[in-house]
Amino acid sequence: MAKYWLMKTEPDCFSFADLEASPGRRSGWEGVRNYQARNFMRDMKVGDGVLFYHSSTEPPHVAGIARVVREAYPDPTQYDETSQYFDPKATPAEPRWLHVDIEAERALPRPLTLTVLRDDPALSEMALLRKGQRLSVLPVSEGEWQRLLELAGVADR
DNA sequence: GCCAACGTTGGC
DNA sequence: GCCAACGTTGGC
Repeated sequence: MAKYWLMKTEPDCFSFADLEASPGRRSGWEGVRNYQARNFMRDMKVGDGVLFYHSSTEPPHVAGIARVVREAYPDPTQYDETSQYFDPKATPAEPRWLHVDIEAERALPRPLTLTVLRDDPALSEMALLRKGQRLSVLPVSEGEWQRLLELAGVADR
């Protein structure tokens, strides 16, 4: 019973195309520094579906679909003093931050813009659309996942 | 443990 | 660039 998630990124920083261009079309989802988002990642299982969302771009949109290919493990950037994600309070003995690996499945033929999602009554309960919801990792219900694929004109698997 | 100040996110 | 809606920090 796969679950579904939405993960946000600024495309200038790491885009869906960057994921597709990564070795094996895979990458670690580094840099999450929010406990709630971290806890969601801890709940992810291999095979879970991921909506890859581009934020802080015009227009904001879901760009593609990915899958979880490795479950949560410590994010190495927390120990790296040269990284923008460095956390002086984290140690390998007591890591604070986790990440998962995801693999690009497919780019959406047409990006699904935030406006389109907002305007769809079937998606009115989406965590992404809740006011003030700024988490970079959010759960997506099965119904929402199916509806999104339908809107994107993509069959599930 | 409270809460004010501050920083960040992210749509607009 | 603005600003609402958070989360985090740190003094007390």
